[in-house]
Amino acid sequence: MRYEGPSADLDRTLMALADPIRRRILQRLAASEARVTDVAAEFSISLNSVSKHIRLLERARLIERNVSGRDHILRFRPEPLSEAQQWIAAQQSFWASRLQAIDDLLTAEDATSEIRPPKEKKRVRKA
Amino acid sequence: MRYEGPSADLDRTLMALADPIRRRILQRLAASEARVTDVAAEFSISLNSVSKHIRLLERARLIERNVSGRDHILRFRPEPLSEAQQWIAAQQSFWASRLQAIDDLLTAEDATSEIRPPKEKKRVRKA
DNA sequence: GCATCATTCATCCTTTTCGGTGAATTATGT
DNA sequence: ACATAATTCACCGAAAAGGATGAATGATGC
Repeated sequence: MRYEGPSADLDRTLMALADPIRRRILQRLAASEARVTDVAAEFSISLNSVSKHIRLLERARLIERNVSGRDHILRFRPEPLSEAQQWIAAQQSFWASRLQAIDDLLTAEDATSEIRPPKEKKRVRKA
Repeated sequence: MRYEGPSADLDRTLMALADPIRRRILQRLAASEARVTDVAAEFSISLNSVSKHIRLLERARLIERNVSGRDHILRFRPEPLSEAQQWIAAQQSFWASRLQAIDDLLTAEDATSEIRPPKEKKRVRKA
């Protein structure tokens, strides 16, 4: 029983991106649309295997399928990438803001200690 | 035998981010550093399980370990996130540039077809 | 010495992923 | 009718991931 977080979407997106072959398929489809058979041929894996990858990418809505006759035309959908990118950016900026907070704290300390700043007094070990 | 792409780093990063628990651990560590025991307690999973997650995150260099006495202080390292972000951005911009190219093409066509544009002549089916 | 933090190793379990095969099925193009 | 595109189903197998447990080890704090 795997814990399902609040955003199953992000889960599916990152799961789909985690596999190198799926990333290559995505890159291929970003260049131009293609049929399932084309993808299978270009990556020399069985049609059955491709179907599974396609299914995962489709579930993550990173691929759109357009049935045209007997061909299934696969198109790249970049939309879900935004959420992944935003999550990553959020962690980075969160971390950056923490650094800023620490910096502010130190600056404030420096400002307070205008009357003789006791440098090298951080991390005192048994003073 | 899994295919190892040209960037095993990106692989490890996205693999690490693919799991929701690891993402929560990362978020937690982005807020402030913590010990292994702390993480285990806060997410109520066994110390053994946490170790494995930490190992994966460490292998992806998303976490830095700093042994201080008997405590292992875990710190968030945002650096590897850049590569992941860049890959995603590349796909998005690649796709956007394709759209732009198509747009340019259509505009060029329109400009050329100033002398009577034969609309609906694409995808001719047995004329 | 003893408790604590953390790792590692050895198991075990279940589930998932990734790959394949083979056969059946549906729909379509020719 | 026949070939093609693609799916699905039923398998198989190997590997990895996630979780747990228990025991041992090492380093450290008290």
